[in-house]
This record gives sequence, C-alpha cells and structure tokens, in this order.
Amino acid sequence: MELKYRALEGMNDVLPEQSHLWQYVEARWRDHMHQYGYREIRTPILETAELFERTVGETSDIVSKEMYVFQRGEERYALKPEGTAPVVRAYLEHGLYSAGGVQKLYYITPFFRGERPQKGRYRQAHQFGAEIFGAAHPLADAELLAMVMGFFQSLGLPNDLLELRLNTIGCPMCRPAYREGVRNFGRENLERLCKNCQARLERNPLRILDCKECFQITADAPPIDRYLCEECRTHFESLQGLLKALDVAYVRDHRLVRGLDYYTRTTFEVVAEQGLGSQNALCGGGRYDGLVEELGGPPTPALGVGIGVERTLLILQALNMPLPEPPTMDAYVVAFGDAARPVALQIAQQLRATGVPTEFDLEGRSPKAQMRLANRSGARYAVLLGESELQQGTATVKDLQTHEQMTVSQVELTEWIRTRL
RNA sequence: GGGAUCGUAGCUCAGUCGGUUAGAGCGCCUGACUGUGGCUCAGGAGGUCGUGGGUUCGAGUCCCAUCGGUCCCCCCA
Repeated sequence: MELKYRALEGMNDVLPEQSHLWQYVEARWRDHMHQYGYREIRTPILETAELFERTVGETSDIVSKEMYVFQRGEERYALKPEGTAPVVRAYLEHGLYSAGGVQKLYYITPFFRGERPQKGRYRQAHQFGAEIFGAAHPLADAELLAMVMGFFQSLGLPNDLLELRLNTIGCPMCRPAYREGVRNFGRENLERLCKNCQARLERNPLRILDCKECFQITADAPPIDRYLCEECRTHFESLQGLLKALDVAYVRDHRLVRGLDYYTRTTFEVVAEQGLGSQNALCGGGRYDGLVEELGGPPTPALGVGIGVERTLLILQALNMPLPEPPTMDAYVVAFGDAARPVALQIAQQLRATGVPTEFDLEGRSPKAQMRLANRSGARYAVLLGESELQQGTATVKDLQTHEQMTVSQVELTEWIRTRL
C-alpha cells in the first residue's frame, strides 16, 4: 500500500503489542532505582546546541555529525543526543548541589542521533539513565556498576551472558601525558593506521584505540597504567578491589576510551555476547568529575550510566527471557438488543469504577459478535443483559472458561465479580 | 557518509520460459444458532504487485531511476 505519511527513517512507533513490554522494563527500572535511592528527574527534549557542543565535545562524532540542530530566531537548538548534559544543566540551574551530600538522579528519556539505522540503533532511541553527583569515592563507582549488573539480573538476564568492560582514562592531571604517548605511538605507525585514525591522531588520539580496523596495530600501543597519576591509580585499584568484594565480574579493556569528551577516570560498558547483532553494547557510562565545573558549577565529582532501552528489549526477546503477557480484560458486558445497551454501559462503568477492567461493544453489534469479542478480550466473565434480565433487574454471568452461567442481581454484580477474580 | 539485500492483500508468503479475470494460509466481516464465544462449515470484504519511466503485441516477472525496509561499515545506547 502506498502511504503518504510514514514514520521518519530510524524513528519507530511502539505498537500495543509491544508497549506492555516497554512498560515492564520501565517499571523494573523505576523499582530498581528506588531500591538504590535515586529520584527521578525529567528534562526537556530540546536544549541549546551549545550545551552539547561544550560537554560532549565539538570534535566528537555525536556532535560533529549526528546531532539534530536547528535554528529559530537567534537561538540554535539541539534535540538531546544523550542524557547526561541536560541533567547536569538542571542540577546547576536549580542548585541541587546546595542540598548537600550526594544527589542520585535517574531518568528515562528519548535521545536523537542522525545515524543510519540498523539493528539496535535508531535515530530516536531511549535510555535509562542514572547519575550520581558529589561522590568522589570509588565506592560510588562500585555501587553504580553493581547497580547496573543487578538491573540486568532483575530482568532475568544471567550476568554470565554479559560482559562488563572496565577501564580508566585518567584525569586532566595525567591524561595529557598519556595522550602524547598514544599520539607518539600513532605517529611511529602512521602509515599502518587507517585514514580515519591518521586524521584523528591530532585531534583525539585516544580514539585510535577503539578503532576495529586498526585493532592489530594498536594492540601494541602503550597502556595507560604507567601514565596514571597517584590519585587515579589508587582510585582505579580501589574500585577493582570493591568489585571483587562485591563479586561483580569484569574485564579490563584498555581500549575503552568512549566517544564523549567529558569522561574522566572510570569508563565502562556492558556488552552482550549474543542476541544483539553488531550493536552489542547494552549500556555505557563512566565518571565525569570535571563536567559540573565545566558548566559553571562548583567542583563536583560525578558519574553515571546510560542503558539502551531498545537494546535491553532486543536481548530479552532474543534470549527468550521471561516477559509479561499483554494485559487482558476481566469482564465483558454484552447487550442483547438495543434496549439493553444503555444499561450495559452503566454496568460496565460500575465495574470499571470498582477496579475491574471491563470491555463493552461500542458499535451496537450483534450478540454473537459481542460474544466473539468477549472471548477475544481474554475476559474471565461475560455479563449478559437482555430483555428478561432487564425486567428482573439481574444479569446473566457466564464464566468463559468453564462455560457455566448463573443469574446475579444487578445490585450485587460488581461485588460478585470482584470476589471471584 | 559508504556498502549489501529485500519491497505482491492487515500479517506470512506463492506466482514456473514475460501471456489473458494476481493466488494461498492466517487475520477480519457475515451466516449456519429470532438472546450466547472458543471448534467446524459456507460465503464475503480487502491488492493500480513500493513509485516513476523504458523494452515488448503483452511486464508482478526484463532494464533504468527513485523511495522505503532490513542488515553491515562507521559510530554508539
């Protein structure tokens, strides 16, 4: 069929047959966040483009070629391409730091990147995010990672099907030296690197480490460990000790540098070994101790994670994890004949008001058709109303599983059904 | 941005070397049952074969273009 209007490339409708699955993982996430003491924050979809240019980085792929930017009057706006920067902006704008102590915030948000879509990658995607402000101690890193792995576990995903990859990328004190080290290594091997990496060697040398094309060559690049300053080194060692104590398995990945400029020290991601195709990262995150200050706030250590909702759903389905059935009706009110329809509607309303999910035919259909719909709705009980019931002030209740029928007075009907569900 | 692949009813698909009114299953609607579902049977609705152009006496089938889906590179959630 030729359609005049269709959803934009990479933008998906979530249809009723899938939406209950979204509700399920969202509910799990909210529960999980509550367990850990996070509170929800919701920020607008639009921000000034500059917010992301400053934080994510002008040279990052996200900003330089994937961000949706448009102009209206003098202002340049961007659809949020990630979740952290807006939360930091709100954190500062409303002075949340003045409450003192650690602030733990979570969110569920769409985000937008103009990429070519493929499995697990869309132009509008959604993420579960969690951010911790004001916690410099590695305890925070450890709790965050344990929280993330615990979330996947709570969805039934065995942790041994996932791989937590962990790295540290140092801080402004020690990273420059490391960047130079990698840059020098790159220059020494310049002609062997791919064109892409040759180009970014000057602007963002660390990115050559996670280039798949240059995987072989950069295997010999210097690891960061001997460049780390004392503070970064002890932070990372302490974190690793805590993870072991918590029995959180991880793999050290020297190449994990990530594409957002604001990260410091800890970086991590969780990849699925099967079920996701080539976009196999379920989540990514890390520490961003300099970001709050970068945006004009007080020096505030912080860290966070973004979990892909679509990818989570994909892997749950691919690995046949337990998922809820779509919700069904409990009752269906059937009217035999036009005279019964208004009464049937009233009774449906009563049932709904007492918390019984109830369906009712809105087309004035035949009894037969209504019964068919009653069956399809999944309702346990069909409430039948015809002339004789109307005269006697009763309803015939049919149990659609056992096929049993009985007469119940209209006054007692809602209570009768409620007690039997 | 580069590449691969696919586009026939709501869905899953068939359609033989181009040949006449384009089919099936599922789903949907109606009836068999003047007030009763799931099974069965009968009937019905629904497609300008993604779109545009070309070749041909004739195109769903061949050619070109274009749009869209899917997947991959890139990048990342």
